Amino acid sequence: MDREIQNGAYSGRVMTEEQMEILRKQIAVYAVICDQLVLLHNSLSSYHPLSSGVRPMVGGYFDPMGASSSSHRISTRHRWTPTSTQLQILESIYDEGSGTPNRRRIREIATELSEHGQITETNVYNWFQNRRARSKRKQPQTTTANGQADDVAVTTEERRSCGDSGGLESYEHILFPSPDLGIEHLLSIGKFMET
Amino acid sequence: MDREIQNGAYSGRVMTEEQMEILRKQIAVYAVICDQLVLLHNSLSSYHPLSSGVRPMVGGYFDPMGASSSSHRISTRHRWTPTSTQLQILESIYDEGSGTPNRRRIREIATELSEHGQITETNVYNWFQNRRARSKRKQPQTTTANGQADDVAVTTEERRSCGDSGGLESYEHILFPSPDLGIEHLLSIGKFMET
DNA sequence: GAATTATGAATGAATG
DNA sequence: CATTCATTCATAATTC
Repeated sequence: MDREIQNGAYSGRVMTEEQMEILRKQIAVYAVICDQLVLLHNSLSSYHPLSSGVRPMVGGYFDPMGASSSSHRISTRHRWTPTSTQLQILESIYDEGSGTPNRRRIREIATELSEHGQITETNVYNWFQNRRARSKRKQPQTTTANGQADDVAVTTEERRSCGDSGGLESYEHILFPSPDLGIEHLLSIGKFMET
Repeated sequence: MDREIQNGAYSGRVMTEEQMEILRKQIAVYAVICDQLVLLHNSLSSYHPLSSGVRPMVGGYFDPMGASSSSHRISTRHRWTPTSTQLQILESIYDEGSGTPNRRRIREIATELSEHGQITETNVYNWFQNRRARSKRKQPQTTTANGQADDVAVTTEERRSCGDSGGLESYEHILFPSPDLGIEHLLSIGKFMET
């Protein structure tokens, strides 16, 4: 039950670049969504323009590019990709058979690998997760020599009482909205913003 | 193509607490605005045959099996996926700080959420479990200072925005939309609000 | 440079 | 509650 302070050396309350990246994305995404929705609405119903207070400071306060505010470009770096050195080390550690690295071990590895390129503990964690899952999936295929085999699995899922609930329902709220909503509701958001 | 490796991990580029606060607000605001815009749009355009005149989901999202597996995949999506509305509600409940919901509370929540899509109590239970565990992992929370300050400092509902980050990844395909905006865009938006 | 593959990341559920 | 597993999604990398 020991609580580890991970790398607790960051001074005070600041964000890492990674965190900034996430926030940047979120803001940009929301801005774009709002923009698109406004345009869509206007194009479908030639009626009151909604664009009044809807799109505040997209590039205003926090413009990482410093470039044109009309461009929604954000974020150049997305997904971590291990350098070859990092990969080698990871593979060798994995081959050591030390099973699942615990939190402390993860931290060690991350620290070591950070010598060879940018990396976070989460990256390491994910890498091992994926590595394990993948190697597990590859193995059972070799043993199935009998023609029957086909694809297996799928059996364990039936029990859940969820039923279907596919991805389609995500459109539900779009296609079948609740009817009672007025423009004033939207406008009231505006002042929530200025607090 | 060479990519430089910036070993100097957190060199520069950090945000002050104040700036974080602003960003949080922005994100929260955008979240609300988007939601309201969707609802508003739908209520205003409910006479438009949105779902009939135009071929929906041409926006490309809903093709999980098109290119990958040409075989069966009778589907029955196995795992529950919260709708955007459900997610928002869950998040807001989570943010209320009412710690671990007991059985009764879970039941209430499940009932409420079932208005917005298929859901079971188990789903709700799992969601809270995961939410708690992952927010703990995601926010290393410096723990630098003495005792207080940290956790109680953040006052209101904007705290939620930091932990999320999840489904908002795939924004790129709508960053530069074609001038003639169609329903496809809205649908594709719905996609990653849901994911 | 579009299509395909490989893989990092997110997350619902299971296990202890 | 802490970890782990299984599945899926998005995208970097690769192929044609």
